[in-house]
Amino acid sequence: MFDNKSFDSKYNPFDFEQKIYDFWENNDVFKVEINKEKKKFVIPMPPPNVTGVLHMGHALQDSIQDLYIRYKKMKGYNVFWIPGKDHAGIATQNVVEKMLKKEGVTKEKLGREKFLEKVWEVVDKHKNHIEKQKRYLGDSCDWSKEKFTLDTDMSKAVIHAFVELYNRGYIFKGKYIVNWCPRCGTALSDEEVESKEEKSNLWYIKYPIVGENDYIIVATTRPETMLGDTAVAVNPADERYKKYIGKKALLPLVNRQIPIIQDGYVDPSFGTGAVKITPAHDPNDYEVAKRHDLPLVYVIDSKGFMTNDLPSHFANLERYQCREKVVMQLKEEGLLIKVEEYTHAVGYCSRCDTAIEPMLSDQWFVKLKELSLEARKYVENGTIKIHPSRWEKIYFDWIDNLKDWCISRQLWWGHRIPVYYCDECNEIIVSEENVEKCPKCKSSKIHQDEDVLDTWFSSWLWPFSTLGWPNKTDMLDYYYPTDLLVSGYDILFFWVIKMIIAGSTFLNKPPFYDIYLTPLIRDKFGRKMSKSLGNGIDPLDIVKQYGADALRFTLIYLSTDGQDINLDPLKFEMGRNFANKLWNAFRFAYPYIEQVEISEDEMKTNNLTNDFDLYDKWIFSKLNQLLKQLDHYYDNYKIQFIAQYIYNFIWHDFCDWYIESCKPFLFGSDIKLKTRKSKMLKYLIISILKIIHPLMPFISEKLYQSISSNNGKILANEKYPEYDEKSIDEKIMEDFSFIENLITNIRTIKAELNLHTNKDLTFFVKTDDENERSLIIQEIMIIKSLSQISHIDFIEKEPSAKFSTSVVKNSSIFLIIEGLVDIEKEIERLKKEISKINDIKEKLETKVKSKDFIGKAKPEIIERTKKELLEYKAKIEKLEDKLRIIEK
RNA sequence: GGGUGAUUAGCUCAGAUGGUCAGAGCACAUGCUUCACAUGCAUGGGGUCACUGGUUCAAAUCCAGUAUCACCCACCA
Repeated sequence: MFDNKSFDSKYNPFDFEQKIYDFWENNDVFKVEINKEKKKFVIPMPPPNVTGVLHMGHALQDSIQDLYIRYKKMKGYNVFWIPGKDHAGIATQNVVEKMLKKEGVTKEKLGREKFLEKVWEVVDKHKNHIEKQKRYLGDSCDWSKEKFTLDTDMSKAVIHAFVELYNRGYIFKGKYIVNWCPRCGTALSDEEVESKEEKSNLWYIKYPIVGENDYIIVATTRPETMLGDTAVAVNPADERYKKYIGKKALLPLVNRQIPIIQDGYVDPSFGTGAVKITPAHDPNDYEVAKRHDLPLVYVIDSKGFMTNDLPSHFANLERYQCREKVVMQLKEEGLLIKVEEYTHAVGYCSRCDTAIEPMLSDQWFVKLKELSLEARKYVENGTIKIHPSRWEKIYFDWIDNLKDWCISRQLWWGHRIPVYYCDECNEIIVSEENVEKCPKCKSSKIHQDEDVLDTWFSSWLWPFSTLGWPNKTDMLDYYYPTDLLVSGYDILFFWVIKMIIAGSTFLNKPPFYDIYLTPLIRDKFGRKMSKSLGNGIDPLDIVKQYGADALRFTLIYLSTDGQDINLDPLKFEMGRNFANKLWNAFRFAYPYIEQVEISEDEMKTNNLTNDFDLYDKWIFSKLNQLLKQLDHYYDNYKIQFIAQYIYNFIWHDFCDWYIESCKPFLFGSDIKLKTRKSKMLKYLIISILKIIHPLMPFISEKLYQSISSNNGKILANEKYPEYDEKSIDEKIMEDFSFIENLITNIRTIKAELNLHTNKDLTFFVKTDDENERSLIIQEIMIIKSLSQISHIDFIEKEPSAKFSTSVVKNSSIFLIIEGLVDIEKEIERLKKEISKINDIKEKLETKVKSKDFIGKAKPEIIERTKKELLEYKAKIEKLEDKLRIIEK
């Protein structure tokens, strides 16, 4: 299936990416199996909405998760990336309701059972959609292990969790003012409400005092709710209103007499200091009403319309229309004193963007606060680490301010609440099994609670329900706790915290040890990506345009600790160009590496080092240094550095310097040298493919499969290279940097004197440093080749002819330019360089002259600074000497 | 009202414990169709590290304050 000849062609990821994925699957590369001999590494995949489509956030999170899964697998771990999907209660129900609406049907018309059939139909159709998309990204999941939050076993876990919490006293039913979405027709948790700043008004309304020619003025942001007022409240300490307390106000428009009461909740400095109390439609007012035993008057129904028992001109109006009408009529009656512009926060349903209506209703709650103590400790004592760590503070803030969690939803799509009511004796039965008979009165007139559970009530169990909990399975035993959770920080509160609470509550263990919170992806202007703005970038479009490897690499490269990613699609060019670079490096090396074999033994660093020259030793040092750094960055979740360091190594160290240094040998006639360089190339290419594989799995596997001696071996199953501290040789790297500087200096002189193309130049070197001299002699062929000159000769004295010059460490290089270029140009160039170095020199000088510095800085810093100063001084001296000579 | 983050080259952003940290990519300029790559190679220009104080021998980095921006949380009607 792999055409080796394709290396005559350009990098074209579309030719092979999906073939490679099939290749992995056909070879069971992703297969998950318990193996107690091996250490495990588990990531529970945040389950995407079953009817959803892949967005950039998924692409980023999956790239990171796959990065770790593939890396750990190559490091010898038995990995499990638990795949799954979420039934997403409200979201999915909304999708289906919208579809039905197009057909002119409502869910009420269909009835619960038929409606659910319809939802399942839609879900089944969508079911594999996201999974397919994730295959394009290269996600290394065992898809046969996929779970769905409404699967039978998952449902059992949910029901079990509910019953257990109920029995332990952490679940209760109660009448409270909850966030109600009139469009979705259900209660929501606090987290599902998004508050938005909104410009509105503060209306000041006169409420006449009964039996007196006086009135009290209240201020409100929601005039329509006045129809449901049952009191006016003032602060007990407010002198202005003392005289009204105990009296009654006549509620305008409906002419109801309501008491004027005092309550500490009222802030005298806000508005008029007098508050209308609408207990049925405001959480604070409700609390006030409870304290004062006030009646509740409902005026808004569950659809957001006014109730029909109101005066006819208000009855059945939509709430905002009613507001206008109320304001109008108040104006007509002269009761509206003033209207003030006022900005305040209004809650919106995060699913459908409808304004939330606080509603009094019967709902089920979880006492989260009491359950969260252990969860707090996990992070406190480092059992769970959050990366980046600043989120830990935010985690504590949240956990310390948890409120009761409203878990009942007035929906049909979801896990039905396992609570049964006896119609005869009103007994409440909470049971994991279906209840047919009342255990108390034996009646069979039983009905189950109509509501379903919040989606998050199933997903908070995800890290263990997917492993078989509440059964004691081998999976659970082996894989739990999982190791890493990768998620956008936006659901830290919805989900991550709740999972930790669930883990501690049901299993007495954390659900995972590390949490990596990814940045959010925004458009290039920093705006959220959304359908309505049309500024979303579809990851699959990027895959089609640049390839999955480019997408993955770029996203990881951009995933920094600091902030959200403002994504310009052009950035993917970087990943694509890099993949192209790798492809072409391979293309170059291919014929050579095909001609040599390297044994397993030789593959071990130590055994390749025998005949190494400077470049070999240097690239080896760099490779091992890279491996060491990568391990560190993987361990510390500094993933942008993983991409960055690999990029620099492959592009600059390997391609720009090592491969270029090999060319004279590869093109030369010395078979022995050619063979050694070929072996080196083979070794390095194979190492590079392994290193890059977790980031760019497709191209690396494709190239790996193209090496004929790898027949049968699959890169995804290979072992990751381990670094060897002994191979990191500082002296070698210093020597190399001398040669590198020498070459760069020659190139610079050539470029600045417009001699780019002139290859027939002789450079002279004057040095009294023996090490540098011998390095030059040793590497002369490569120096000439990389700097494109014809000769290098040593001299004892500065040349007598006019020259261009540069200082490299302890050596000086010269190019005779008399007759070649304008001398003035060289003088200018030299002066510029001298002044540059002089600036640095002066800085160092003042430092070294400072008594404080000498007295207080660490000795090694002083020493280093002094040494630097000497170097710069010497360099300047040399350059100035030369300047004098030329200027003569 | 509380909190978090940001402010570094024309643009987008890195800068781990204060001293080789002033960087990358893109853009720009010059020269290269050199035998892997023009999705490329070589060379270069470009920054008072938001501002003001402070700590320190030494600050982009630590502290305090100011300004601007972004996000999160919060029942003041």
